[in-house]
Amino acid sequence: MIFNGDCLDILATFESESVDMIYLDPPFFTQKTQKLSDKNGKIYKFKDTWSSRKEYLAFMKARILSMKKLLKPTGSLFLHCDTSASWHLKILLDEIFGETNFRSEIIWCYKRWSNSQNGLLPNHQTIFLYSKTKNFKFNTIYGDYSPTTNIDQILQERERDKFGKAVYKKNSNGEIVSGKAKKGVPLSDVWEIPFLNPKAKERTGYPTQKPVELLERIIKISTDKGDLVLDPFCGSGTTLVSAKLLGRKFVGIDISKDAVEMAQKRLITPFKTDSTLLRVGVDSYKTKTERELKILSQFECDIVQRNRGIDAFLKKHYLGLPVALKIQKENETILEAINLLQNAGEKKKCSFTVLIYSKNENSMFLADEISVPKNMILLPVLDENLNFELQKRSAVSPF
Amino acid sequence: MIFNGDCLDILATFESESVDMIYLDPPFFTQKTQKLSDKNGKIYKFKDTWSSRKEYLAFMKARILSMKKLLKPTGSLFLHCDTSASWHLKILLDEIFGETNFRSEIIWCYKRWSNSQNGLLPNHQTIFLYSKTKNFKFNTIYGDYSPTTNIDQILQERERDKFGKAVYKKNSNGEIVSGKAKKGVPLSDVWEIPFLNPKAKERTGYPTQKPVELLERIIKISTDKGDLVLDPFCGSGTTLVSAKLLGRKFVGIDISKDAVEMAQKRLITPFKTDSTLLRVGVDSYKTKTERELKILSQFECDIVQRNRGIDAFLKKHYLGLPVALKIQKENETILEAINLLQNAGEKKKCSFTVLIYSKNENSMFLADEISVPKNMILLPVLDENLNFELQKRSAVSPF
DNA sequence: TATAGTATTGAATCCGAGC
DNA sequence: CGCTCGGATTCAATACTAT
Repeated sequence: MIFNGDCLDILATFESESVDMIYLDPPFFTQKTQKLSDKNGKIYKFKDTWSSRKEYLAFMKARILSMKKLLKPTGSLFLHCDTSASWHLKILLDEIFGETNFRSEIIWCYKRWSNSQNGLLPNHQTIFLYSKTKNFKFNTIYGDYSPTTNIDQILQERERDKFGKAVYKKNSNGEIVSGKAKKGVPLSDVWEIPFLNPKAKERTGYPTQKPVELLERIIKISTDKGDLVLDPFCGSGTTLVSAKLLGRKFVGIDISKDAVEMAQKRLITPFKTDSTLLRVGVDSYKTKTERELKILSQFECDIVQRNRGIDAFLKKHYLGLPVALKIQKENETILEAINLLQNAGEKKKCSFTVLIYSKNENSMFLADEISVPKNMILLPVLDENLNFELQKRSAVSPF
Repeated sequence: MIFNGDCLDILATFESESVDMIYLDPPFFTQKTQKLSDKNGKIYKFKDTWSSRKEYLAFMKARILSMKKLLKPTGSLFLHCDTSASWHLKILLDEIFGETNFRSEIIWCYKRWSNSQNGLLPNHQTIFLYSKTKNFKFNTIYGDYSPTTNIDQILQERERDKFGKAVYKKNSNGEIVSGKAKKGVPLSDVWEIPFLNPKAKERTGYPTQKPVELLERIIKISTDKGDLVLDPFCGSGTTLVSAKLLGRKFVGIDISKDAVEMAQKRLITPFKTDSTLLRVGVDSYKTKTERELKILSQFECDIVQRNRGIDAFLKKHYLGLPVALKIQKENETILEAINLLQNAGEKKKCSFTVLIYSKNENSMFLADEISVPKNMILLPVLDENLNFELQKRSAVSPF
């Protein structure tokens, strides 16, 4: 839902404590008119000129106050500052939300072309994060350990000795005690996300457009699926596009009719540069299960409908002949699956076939006791039950 | 030269417009007493507790005002702070130096140990750079181009065509015109410099010690050899050590007698940690080949450096114990690989181990003729030679 | 001599105990 | 029920020991 108008008026019509997260990227008292044009030469602009800072701060104060009212007790607000942070706004936020509800100063940094000669290249922007109360919703995202981290730290339990020194824990036999599984390193407040490339497909032509990647991260850490996201200065609608892509409800407001029109257009086919959405075939949704689609999407393949023995063919041939893929169904034994694939593969003149079998606890180590045809390759899918997560195989740079 | 006392008193005795650069790392308004001890158990501390923010800001204002007097017209001031008071200090500096003399908000970011569960890890500090006048001294440092930069941009001359569009310049024969040699990318305002590690030799035991690397960069961009550097809150003397190493004159002031003594001791043999991380960068720790990274990226795992038997651990444990992963190296036989993994896995108390072996055409189907330990799982890697592209497994929506 | 492997420790911060 | 206080947990990066 997008509204055209001054957010002060429109926010007043909403129900209080109904919003989970607010992201705003307001004008920043630059005293300039921001202008940019799209591929067709249409010019988009907005005015950021004010009679005084006092006027500007009064404008912002009224609007932020009504935003706070709309937030649920668990809700949070992200205020995005262009280039050099607006310190006066920071103090305004402290006033409205209380200093104890200040959570983070997020630094968004990127590399960018510029010919600034005398001084440092300004390559970051600041986002202030406030929560309405102490009990705010937060989904930690975990990342990888640094390559310099000592792995024993992660594996071994530790304790304090009688001198209070932290030492590795040993059991009564003097053996090392393994620690619990660790989740990884929590996300830091410095985010390196590429600046929206001038050539990016995602780019609309609207000034100060933000990358979807940035908004996705903000939405992920602060909301769950189905939650409501509000952007009172939505511009070209990046926040709304990201919210839609992530299955959140969203409301946008902008005073510019052009902006609202553009955001509406973008929302028809929400698009993220390098979208995963495009990769998953639309037709295939009907006959394959979600699980099978997940598995098949890990391969470069063409999905086959209505064939009991074959689920897909690899796009590339081997020895001039196709390669068939099959996923062991939940109601098939591995022997049944092998036979089905073998017969179908012969019919289709495959040089090789690949069976993706479900490793469950009973059959886990039986694979090599089974006679497998010479031109069949078995790959395991360790699934949900096993907690191994071997199946989560993420893409790397293009091979 | 180092003075012991309140910098307000001591600054008053200096000649005005005599200093080229001032770096200050004052108390941050953390409302705590910072305490640490050196290797001999000597405790160093300073108080950072105040009756109110007003008191703190008044304290800072008086001192910054007298610092400004001492600066040469070409001089600059770096104020180091964190989120505890940064926006109030920023407004104070705007007041004293004038908003037009604000040059940069430098973000010093780093990785650090912490167990923050509910929110983002605070992994940055802020340094405000102000110049006394418009005509300030600044030495641009140039860095490497980003690996994603199109090399043509650097090598070829560009010009504007008749529509005002930037195009590659061609000569009258239609040949490309080479551009002038470029200096590289000017230094950005986001600096990733490792935090002073608890185990670093450089560490003195004085609390809140900054890395020499950080101060060297500040001194290099703002001063030339022979220039005078002042640090009115010098603490353990990192600024002075860096200035001495770079051939600048220096004056330090600290209210703590202990700090002054330590700084004096450090200056006798100025020392900078010679760490591999600083010398060759984080990449030197990344010892995996591209092929290995591709394979490992298919699993949810933590990559292990510097272990001959183990390349990674699965993030999830199995039977309460870790699961080690190894990729058969190109110069290893499968038996060697099995033995290395088995030994390493035992040492690290793994419940299971996973060996990813290279299926080449010769050894492809030999795997089950080899005796494999009961708790080791063998998975094939179909590699480059096979053109199967099975390895191209891209991520789908979160499982 | 180089490389693999091990032991630390903190401008941190969370959580539960004790007022 | 809101404090503070201390004990437990945390991981990056270094130094040191063993091979």
